[in-house]
Amino acid sequence: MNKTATVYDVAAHAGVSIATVSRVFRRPDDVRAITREHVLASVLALGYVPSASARGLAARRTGVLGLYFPDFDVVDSVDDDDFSSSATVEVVVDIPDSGAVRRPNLYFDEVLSGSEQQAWRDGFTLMVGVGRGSNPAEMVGDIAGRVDGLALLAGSVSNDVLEHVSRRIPIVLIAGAHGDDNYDHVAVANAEGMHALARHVIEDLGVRDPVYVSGPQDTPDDRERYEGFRAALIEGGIDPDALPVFHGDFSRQRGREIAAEILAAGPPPRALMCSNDQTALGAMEVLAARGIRVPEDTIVTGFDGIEEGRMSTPRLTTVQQPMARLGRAAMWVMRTRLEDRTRPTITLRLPVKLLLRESSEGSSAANSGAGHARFAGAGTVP
Amino acid sequence: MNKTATVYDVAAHAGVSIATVSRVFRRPDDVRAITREHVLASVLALGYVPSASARGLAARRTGVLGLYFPDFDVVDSVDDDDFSSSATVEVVVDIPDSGAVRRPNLYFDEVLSGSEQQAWRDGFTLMVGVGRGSNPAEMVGDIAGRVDGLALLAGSVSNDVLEHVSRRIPIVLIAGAHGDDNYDHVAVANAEGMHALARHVIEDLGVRDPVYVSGPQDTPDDRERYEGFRAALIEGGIDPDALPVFHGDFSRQRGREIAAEILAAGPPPRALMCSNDQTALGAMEVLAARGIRVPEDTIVTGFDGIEEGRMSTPRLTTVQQPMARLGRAAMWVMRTRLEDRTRPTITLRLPVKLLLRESSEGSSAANSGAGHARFAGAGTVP
DNA sequence: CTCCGCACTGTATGCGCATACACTCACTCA
DNA sequence: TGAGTGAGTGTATGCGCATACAGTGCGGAG
Repeated sequence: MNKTATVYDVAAHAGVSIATVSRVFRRPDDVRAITREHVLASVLALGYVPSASARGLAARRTGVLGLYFPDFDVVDSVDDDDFSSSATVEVVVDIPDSGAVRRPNLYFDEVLSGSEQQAWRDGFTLMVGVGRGSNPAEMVGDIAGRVDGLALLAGSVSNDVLEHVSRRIPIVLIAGAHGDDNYDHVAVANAEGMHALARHVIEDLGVRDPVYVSGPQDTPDDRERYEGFRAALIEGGIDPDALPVFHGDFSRQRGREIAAEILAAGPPPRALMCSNDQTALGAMEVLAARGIRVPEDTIVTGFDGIEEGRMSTPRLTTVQQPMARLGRAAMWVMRTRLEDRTRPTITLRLPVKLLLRESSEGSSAANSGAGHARFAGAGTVP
Repeated sequence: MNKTATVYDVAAHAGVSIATVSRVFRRPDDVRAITREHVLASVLALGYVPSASARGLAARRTGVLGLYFPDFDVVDSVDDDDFSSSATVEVVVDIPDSGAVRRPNLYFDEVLSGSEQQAWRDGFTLMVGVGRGSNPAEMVGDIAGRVDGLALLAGSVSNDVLEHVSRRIPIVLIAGAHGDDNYDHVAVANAEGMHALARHVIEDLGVRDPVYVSGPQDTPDDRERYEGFRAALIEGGIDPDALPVFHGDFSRQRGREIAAEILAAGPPPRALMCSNDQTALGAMEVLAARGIRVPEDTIVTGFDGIEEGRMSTPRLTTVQQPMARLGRAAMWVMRTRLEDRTRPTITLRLPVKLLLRESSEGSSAANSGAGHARFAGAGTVP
């Protein structure tokens, strides 16, 4: 195991030229069967693995797609471990509300999963970067040098950086506001989804004064959802500016805090519409603790469609966004872009699902349908 | 935006040689401040991003670490999308038991998260591969050519493949049985954890005939856990072979099925010890549906420490394994190995936490401790 | 004033592979 | 029998960068 084998070693061992060795990997049909077998035998014998660096350099493409996300939940940051202690078992009597949610950012997990799947299907490998506190520009630049195309969450790096790397490779923005720029975009129908949900609460459930809990102010996702909410209010003849809005940050903890604030200020609202599921779940915890019934006293809704909302009591009415599909779409767009650099900007807007469950309906309604009943309702924001 | 800029372009633009451009990136202190600024200005002007392929080739290292997992839950496999339909909102009345768990494999998510974090901290980028149905050997070989080191789940590819790629780069096996091979290993204390849990059930709770539900037969994790279980029985003077064992597959659905089988065969057992949380949660669903109280009638335990077990009713007693830390450990080992290729094989065994919750204790016991009470118990398998 | 050393920069080369192009042989067909 | 053909293989070169080594110019010491 002295030195790693190269094409030259394999060629010498098999008694052929390096071109033939290369062809065995890249265009096997161009090589006679017997020759190919000889080469492959040498490959096995020498433990040869082609260097992607060399291949990438020669072929002018790496075969890698990149995915970059900023780190929302820095929660998880850990000091240096040395991993040298010997293993044992620690016994903990775990009381009910101990500990925080361990992986708040399953949004990223889902997108990543979809991305990985689609990338590989298209013949690419995936490289991931999650922006730590450190300089995101540095990390994005680093990744940009390694890949044929890069997808990143909108707003995760400055426009300068984006413009810079986009001169080298195509960029796809995930979940951003579409199109006053020249990048390709993939997003979900945030506005339409929240609009449909709000319309349901207002018209079908007859709530004229829903309370809204927003997410981080600077994210396009939050902005779009709120716009959908406002549009539904206006359509229902309600003045949006007359209703209270609480500013959250997509976290569960903030949901708890806001619910407590609301309850401290007066009677529970008829409906609490949260800009994401985590916040809604946090709010539901507090409501339950105060003896307020959901949905009889207060209707609660979320947005995202995370698994926990399906396990909660009551189960959370929400808008399910196709997160894995978002990742797949991003990679698909990238591939499409790589195949034709000149085509006009691509903007995908993936459909969402309004999931009506007990936190808004009462269990009787939810059980009335057999399986997935589809309603006609398809919301559009004017 | 005709052609991507190279060192030559930057050098010409800045009026220096390519060596100076290279140095600005690799060893900035060796370049005079004024010169450096000129170069950086040209970099900005030309949109230059260094090619990792060329750098990797010249430097003989890529700066990338790889992580490969097989795909347990092929559930998610999706046919080709074309993503060309226009967006709307679909409304679904979502009945309680509809749909499967969307992301069963959060084990991978956690490991990935930890890996990414540690890799970046050590100055590496992370490349991920998730084995689809297709040939894992091919994928592993592909990744092996792109990275300086590769961590993969034990048993995910054949020993032949492992041996082949290990001639090029160092390999770290995750969660495998330790060491009759020459690879570095990181794992959690599976046996010790299950041993401690079983001892608790047998000695502290006085159950002499716990029923065990295993996972997939061929995984080292499952094997080690079962060994820990058996060891505790033997220490307690119980004959392991006299007790029934049900064979699961780590899935929730299988947990449901097995619980149904058990109940169909006779009275509920005093304790049901499952080899992972998903299976335990599935079993609890069925027990609840049949009116069997947990833990009064039947104690249920899991293994993993997933978030859902903290949200269930009752909350699940389990052994929490540090999944993210496992990923960090894998990358740490890799870095250590890369720094010294000659050192003896590294084997890490990360400690686990026994979380005693209501599915085994009754709520009074769990509430008695304030915060995290640590017990002395630290199990070791003989 | 000369020589030396230091700080900085340029020149030349190789990293391992893909591929355009040239070449060698059967082999076919006129 | 000769030219033509195509399958298969070899030769030569460049991809973009890092870096060993060789300058270059300057100030200070002798």
